[in-house]
Amino acid sequence: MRDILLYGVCGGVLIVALKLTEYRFLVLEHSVELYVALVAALFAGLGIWLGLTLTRKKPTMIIKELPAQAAEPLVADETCVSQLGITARELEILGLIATGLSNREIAGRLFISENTVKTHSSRLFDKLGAKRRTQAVQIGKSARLIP
Amino acid sequence: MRDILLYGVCGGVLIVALKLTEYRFLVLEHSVELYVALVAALFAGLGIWLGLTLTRKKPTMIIKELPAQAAEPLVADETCVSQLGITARELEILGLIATGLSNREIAGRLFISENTVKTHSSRLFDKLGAKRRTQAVQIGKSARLIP
DNA sequence: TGCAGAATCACCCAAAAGAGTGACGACATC
DNA sequence: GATGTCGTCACTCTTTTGGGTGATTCTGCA
Repeated sequence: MRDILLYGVCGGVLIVALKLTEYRFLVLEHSVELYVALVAALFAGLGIWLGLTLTRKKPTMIIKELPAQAAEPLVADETCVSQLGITARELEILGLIATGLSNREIAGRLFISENTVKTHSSRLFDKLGAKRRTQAVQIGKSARLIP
Repeated sequence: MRDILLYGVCGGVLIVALKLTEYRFLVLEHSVELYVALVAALFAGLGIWLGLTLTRKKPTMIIKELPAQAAEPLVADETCVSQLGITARELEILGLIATGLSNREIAGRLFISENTVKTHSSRLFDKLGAKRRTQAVQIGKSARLIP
């Protein structure tokens, strides 16, 4: 939600900037080449930033078949973890969620605040693309993040 | 879902900007502005493409479902089911809970009311001795009620 | 035929979970 | 020293979940 507003505001700002530079161009008679180059560089930078931002934590998922139970909870682990940018703390909390603990119980077990657990789980759900903790557990099991 | 809205907003902003410049071009006969807008859009696209391409070093995320599961989910099933008195409908709902669905989604899938799903899940949790649905899923998996 | 179990649904209420934002300190990195 | 990441915590707000009660309908079975 914040990102949408952010991008909308950025787009509006850029449009305004564009008109402003157009106005300046008409008034001050800058050279066309300089103006075009500025706009091109500006939008190129915008595009790069946009692309980087949009794809930073949302990698495209490709469903891939793996043969069978090789019983390796650490091999695909690090792959997926580095892929999605899941931290060790978030993975730890995912494991505790999978055992059926509530946020308060997790907080008591890890000696941290319940709000912290919520923050971790929120970011974890965002990275996993899950809306509920049960879904996060399901995705985590599918991705072999948790045994 | 958020990304879709994101791209929609960005695309809309770009289109609006483009049409604005086109309109001005048609009215005021300013071919420079159209040219600039085209260059801007072009470089924005180029920047997005660059950002996407340069960071696409690891695009595939592995999600797998174990296909070689020769185990039978019906042997220990009936034992525990008859033991705990879990009905078929409750077991069905347990399976849907384990996939990460919410009560509302389960209700929509089974064409029943959300209240009914809550009633079933409540009785199910009572029979399983679970306090949360994640715990119910964990217990159900341990008891081989669900694969 | 009546009865038990089941499935269904509604209502209220409290607790838990989740979204969003903002902030701070530690730590590594450039 | 600036920057970025991570872990931590707090706050408000909405949604979801779960408990509890009561009711209706539809079965299968005694």
